Amino acid sequence: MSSLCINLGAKGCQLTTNNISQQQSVSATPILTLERFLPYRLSILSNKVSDIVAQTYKDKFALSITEWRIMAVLGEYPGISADEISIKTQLEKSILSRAISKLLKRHLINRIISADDRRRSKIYLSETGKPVYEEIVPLSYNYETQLLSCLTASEKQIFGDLIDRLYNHADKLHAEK
Amino acid sequence: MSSLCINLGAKGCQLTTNNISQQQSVSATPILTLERFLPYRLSILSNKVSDIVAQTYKDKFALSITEWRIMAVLGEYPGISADEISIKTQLEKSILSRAISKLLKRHLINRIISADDRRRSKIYLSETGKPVYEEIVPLSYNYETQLLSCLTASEKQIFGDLIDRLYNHADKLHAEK
DNA sequence: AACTAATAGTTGCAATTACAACTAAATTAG
DNA sequence: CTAATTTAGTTGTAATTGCAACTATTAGTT
Repeated sequence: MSSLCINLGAKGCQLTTNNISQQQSVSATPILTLERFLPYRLSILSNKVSDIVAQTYKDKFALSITEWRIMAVLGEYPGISADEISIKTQLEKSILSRAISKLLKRHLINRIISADDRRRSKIYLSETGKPVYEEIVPLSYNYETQLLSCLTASEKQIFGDLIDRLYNHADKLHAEK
Repeated sequence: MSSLCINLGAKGCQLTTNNISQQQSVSATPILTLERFLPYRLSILSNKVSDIVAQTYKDKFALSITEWRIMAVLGEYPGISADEISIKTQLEKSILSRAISKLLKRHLINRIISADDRRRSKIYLSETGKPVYEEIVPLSYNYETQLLSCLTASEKQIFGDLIDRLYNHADKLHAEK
């Protein structure tokens, strides 16, 4: 959101106009170069990308990322339950519950209680919600295409693969503990 | 934080035990496959990685990601100002201000007003903070190494390059508007 | 059937966040 | 030198988050 410059492994954009910022080790411990630290770089990139996409539908439809993700899943899987949405979007169930309430209030989605399991409900994009969905989808794809236009086809492929592998590996690491 | 399974382009982990979740297009608009949408995948990976790292120092030192990032920058650039920290960490200045207060209260950092510019201050890891920093740095590097151990040396290189390129490209796209 | 455990979803609450308004000091312009 | 502008940092406040406690329903056990 802020337009701050950041040294993401960067040439240029140095801050060394005074002698305060000179990098210097505090001790025998190797210093941690935050700007080279992968979890940090990932988070910075991800935030920037998300913020830009979010702007697209925040301005036009007053939808948050959370709300948009719910609608995206509903476009993909109409009639899904809140619980299934939570699995697909990685959203915490209380956050999801409140976001769903909000979307219901705005009549962008409909909800009916499942006949076979009355704890569950089936959620759908409403007649109001569908056109919103249909307008945002191409915008999103368009942004993704633009973003990825700086990579070749094979680089795109590789980047996607590496993300998947890292995700699965992180998942395993986490489970081990 | 949650241990939910997610289909990140995944084999296995399907949700199709009932007929609700079958993917079906709602209209002529192409559906947006969230699980293949790059901004989404980046965000999921980034959150998972950050959460795992965060656990490391949350359990042991009760530090949040924000607080840890500040300390990381201070280990790298002792005597830096809050403003410079904000540029390096991408943290909003109000968040930074409150996090710094908290770290001061816990005596993990020191602050002295800059002689030449009395709006600015110089911030340092304190004698209490340094050992904390020195204990966390290897933990962080260790996690990063473990995480990246599923990639070959050249894949690591490529992944890092692609992140940088995407970041710079996203930055340009954003500025254009 | 009766009791226990698990699941779907909601709500309360404390902590965190984001934005704007503010104070104070330094810089620039006339 | 004085007034206007910019910059560093703090604080108020409303909205959002994350966790735990809760209700309601279903599934599993004996």
